[in-house]
Amino acid sequence: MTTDRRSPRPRLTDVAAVAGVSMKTVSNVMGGYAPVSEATRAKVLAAVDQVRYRPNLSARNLARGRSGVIALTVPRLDLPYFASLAGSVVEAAGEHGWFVLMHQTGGDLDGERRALLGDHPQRLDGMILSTQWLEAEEIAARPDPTPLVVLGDHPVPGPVPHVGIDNHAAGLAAAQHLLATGRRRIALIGAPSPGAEPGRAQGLIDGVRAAGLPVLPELTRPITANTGDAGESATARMLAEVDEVPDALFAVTDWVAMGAIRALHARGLAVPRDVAVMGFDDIPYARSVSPSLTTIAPDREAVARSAVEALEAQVGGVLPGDDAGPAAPDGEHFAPFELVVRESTGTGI
Amino acid sequence: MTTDRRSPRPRLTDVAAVAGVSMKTVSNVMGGYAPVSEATRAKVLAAVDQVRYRPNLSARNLARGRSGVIALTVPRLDLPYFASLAGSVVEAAGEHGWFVLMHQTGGDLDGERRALLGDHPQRLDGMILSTQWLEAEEIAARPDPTPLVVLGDHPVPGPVPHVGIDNHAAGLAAAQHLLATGRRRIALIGAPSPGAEPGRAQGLIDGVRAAGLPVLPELTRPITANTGDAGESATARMLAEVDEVPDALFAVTDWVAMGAIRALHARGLAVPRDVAVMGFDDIPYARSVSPSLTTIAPDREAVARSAVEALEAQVGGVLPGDDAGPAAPDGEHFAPFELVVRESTGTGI
DNA sequence: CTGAAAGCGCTTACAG
DNA sequence: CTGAAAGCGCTTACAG
Repeated sequence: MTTDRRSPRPRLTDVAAVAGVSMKTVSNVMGGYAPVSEATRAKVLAAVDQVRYRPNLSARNLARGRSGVIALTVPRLDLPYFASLAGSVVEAAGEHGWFVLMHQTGGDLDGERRALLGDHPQRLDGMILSTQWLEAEEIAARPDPTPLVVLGDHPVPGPVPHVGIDNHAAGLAAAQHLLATGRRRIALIGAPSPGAEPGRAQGLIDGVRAAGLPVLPELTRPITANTGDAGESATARMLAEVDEVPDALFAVTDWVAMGAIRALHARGLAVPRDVAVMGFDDIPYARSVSPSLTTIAPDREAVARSAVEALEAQVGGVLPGDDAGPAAPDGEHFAPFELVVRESTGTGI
Repeated sequence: MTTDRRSPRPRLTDVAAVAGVSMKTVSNVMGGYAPVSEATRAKVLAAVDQVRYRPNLSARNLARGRSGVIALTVPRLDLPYFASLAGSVVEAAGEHGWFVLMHQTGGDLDGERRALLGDHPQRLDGMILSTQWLEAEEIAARPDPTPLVVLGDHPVPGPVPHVGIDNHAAGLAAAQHLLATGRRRIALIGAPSPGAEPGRAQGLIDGVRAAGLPVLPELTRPITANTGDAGESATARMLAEVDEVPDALFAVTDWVAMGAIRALHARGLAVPRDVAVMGFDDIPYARSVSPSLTTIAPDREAVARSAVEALEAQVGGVLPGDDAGPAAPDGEHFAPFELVVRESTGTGI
């Protein structure tokens, strides 16, 4: 029983012949939405099994007038947060019959702009764009009519749906955790940019203020990129310039927190004894570094699912049964998050 | 100047009409390999630009008899090594006209086996399978005729091409580095499995022995998974059982090294003062942890390029000009690597 | 439900 | 090079 590499793949007509039904019936069973009786359905599925039929997606997509491909754009695929998000998007998209074309922006405005203008070499059914720098106006004004969903930390008011977690609420939760463990001088690495919507950094600030405590400007540092290097140098600069060292530090990402810890260690400060440190994202390494990182864990699968659903809503019903047509994009979608407490904010050491 | 979302996309015939040539000529310019005069070529490209034409890949693939899709299987996409490898594969595949369908095995034998048997919901032009556990015999005996390339740390003798770095040579380089910095009692977390081909762990052992030094069995520990947790517990167990602490530790991955450092710290040992630590992979966090990690950096882009080329060689010429036909798979492909020295093996602290 | 057929937008022999 | 046409394997109105 050898398998000939060159043997032609079974087609829909082969299945129809074996099952003794019409092509249309097979097509309906395979994915169309016309009602098929249970008996016929079973007969067709048995025939599919027998000849080992798999639909040719190129033909299906050609006939349906869609490409079957969406693009997913992230800053970099070697950032675990975006990598695992990409994994979840690939899964969620697959359940809607989509392949995912991966793109990387490099993490700067220029790369995001290029992705938005999307000079893709092929036609896309939609795009999911993870952005840190693009403004809502620029997103709204794009010339390309391809259905779009935006992911990222800041809400994007306007016609384009946005999926994210409630960063302000997460920042509040971080503040409450640090305050609950007795910390009072809280530093913030990755300050909110002026004029930005309230995000995780603003949430932290509001949470500290709500407890009647000040947020000292000299403990609040912006960074240019969410990398370990940027976190390390911003923290080192802060430590060099401040009179009294903070007793807690909130970094806007885990990677930034890892850099901050390097700077604290270089100054001879122990974590968490002298300074409690919190990150954000719950990357897989958060539990492996020394000390392990307390962090906020966004529900990546929920983000991915919402994003694909928001895209599907714009594309409109693909199947005959979905006769609702393209729905209006509907703004803001929030996914859940969780506070994960580990050693870096512990009181034990 | 509004863009109608519903306006029909330009087709090949539209380009042909504008350029005043035949469909076939346009097709040849777009990707066929029949010779076209420079003047005609320029006329066609101008027309493509004018009507903003993009080929419909579903139609092209249907006509060419390929799906335009290859599958890439990795343990997990949130492991930065595999994530950045995936990014490189996506790029390299794109240059050959392929989309990449991402799969994750979860990192166990069962997941790899399922990927190998490949019950994919669609037809694939090829598969790139990153494996840690599958044996060469099982890979060679697969029933599925889809062209396959295997990635991973152990060579796979047999008909299926394998791409990787020379792990044994990398292990030798690691040993030489540790010995050159004066270390003599070298521990190994992630021992070679019995009967396995010589890999990075065996390379380290051979390098130490070549210097006339013993490799102590009690300093050589296997682990069940290349995670931080596994590295931490294996290292902790070793430290608890050994009479004299090692002065260096080689971990088979950076993540394992991060766990090992946690265990060393828990025992009050300083890195690198008391114990030098080396990892493997050069994940982005290797430079952000404290202390930053000395490691081996495989050339991921070279791995990705070789893998896609090895796949292309099996699929055979897609374009009319490539009339060589499917080439015989040709075994082992090695990509370069680099030793990156950072703080964790430094002598400065 | 069936059957026969048009159409999706390409590629590619074929005759000129 | 051109022109006219078949074919890739689906989906889907159309008449029954």
